[in-house]
Amino acid sequence: MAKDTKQRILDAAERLFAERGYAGVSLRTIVAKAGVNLASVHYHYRSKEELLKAVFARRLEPLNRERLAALDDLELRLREEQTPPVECVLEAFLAPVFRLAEDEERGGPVFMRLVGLMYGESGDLVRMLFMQQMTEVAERFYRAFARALPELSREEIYWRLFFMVGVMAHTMRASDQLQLISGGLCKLGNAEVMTARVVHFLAAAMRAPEGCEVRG
Amino acid sequence: MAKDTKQRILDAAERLFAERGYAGVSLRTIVAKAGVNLASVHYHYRSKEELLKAVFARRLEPLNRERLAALDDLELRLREEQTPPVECVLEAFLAPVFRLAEDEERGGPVFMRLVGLMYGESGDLVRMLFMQQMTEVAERFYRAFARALPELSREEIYWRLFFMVGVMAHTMRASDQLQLISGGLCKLGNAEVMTARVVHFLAAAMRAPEGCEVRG
DNA sequence: GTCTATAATCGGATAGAC
DNA sequence: GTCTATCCGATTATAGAC
Repeated sequence: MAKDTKQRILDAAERLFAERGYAGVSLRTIVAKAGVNLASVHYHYRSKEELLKAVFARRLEPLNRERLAALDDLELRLREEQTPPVECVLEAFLAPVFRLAEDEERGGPVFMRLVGLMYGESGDLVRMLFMQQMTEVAERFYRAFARALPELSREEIYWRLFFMVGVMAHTMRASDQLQLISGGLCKLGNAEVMTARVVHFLAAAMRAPEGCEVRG
Repeated sequence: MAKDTKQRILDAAERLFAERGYAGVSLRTIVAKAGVNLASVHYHYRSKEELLKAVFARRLEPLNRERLAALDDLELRLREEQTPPVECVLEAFLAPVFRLAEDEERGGPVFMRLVGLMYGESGDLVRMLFMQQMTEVAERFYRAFARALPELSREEIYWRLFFMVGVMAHTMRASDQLQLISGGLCKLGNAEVMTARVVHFLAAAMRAPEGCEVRG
């Protein structure tokens, strides 16, 4: 009937970490929510830190596999010399996140905030964990964007990818706030709608010619 | 010689909150860094929570005053019917942040991470504190952007402002990470350089025509 | 206003019975 | 695998001397 202890802990921890951050949640809060015993956390995971790693790994690994698969897919559809539309590269990176975010089976909306949290948490633990998981993905997507935007310098591409991540992370973390601020006007859409909205916004920015300053 | 206790606490708290988040820092760590006694925190501020509020207020109030002043300034320079260049509105919002960020007297680089933290911290405390401080600013800037981009719908403007905040917050919080990832290629510039970079990127995105979806 | 001392609680982790 | 009971350090907060 009930899911097994190990998974109940993972689910509760994910929810709570997403809501309050790593340092903001105690193991005791987690086991209370999970309806399990305190000692079981140390039995199944070795420590609070290892539990956090498990929480991240469960979502991040399939997510990044999806991203890389989408990129493989895109690159297969292109001839050697063609430059991919930047929208497609953006979509390969962003669509898997939004799809996961609406998949209740695999974490649903909770996962959105967890991703946002990963970029936001200031502790070394989370930052290193994240860097580790993302290096391969970052490398592959850097090359894809460099190919899609051949007129941009290396430095400029890095900066723009960085800004892209900022938009994604903020959307993951706080788009419910926008709903409030806008008085309900802005609602979260499904994965397709959200992806299209963000891709459209970012594509225009990514395509901007380099280095022209405008004065009013 | 030494600054007074109250301020020493505030300075230390700001630094530590910026580095590790609210829950990640204990009062004992703060007083150790400040070189003051534990009890003095409770004397000068009533609790850890009140201390956090004081930390935010010290920076946020002048920051938002500067933003509104920059906007006033811009609007004075325009005739009634003119639409301001979106770059100028972006600059009014963003330049004060980057200027504060390089002003050692008023918090310096520490302040950057503190701002990023505000948007990132998931606890209700920080979020409510922030919403409270930002409502007037949000209202004023919404109107300015609506004027600068008259062809966009209300909903679209809200979304784009939201994405803009994401870029800003991420830059505040994590641009040191970019320096690492890029192998030192991307360095943090001074306020002018950073503002120009972000404004340039965002202006292109803000100006994108509404609702056209692109397929590859 | 600043200190010492301490209260009262909460934190992660573990031992050992079942 | 799961539980109770407990260790023990850290935490916020306060009382009361100076």
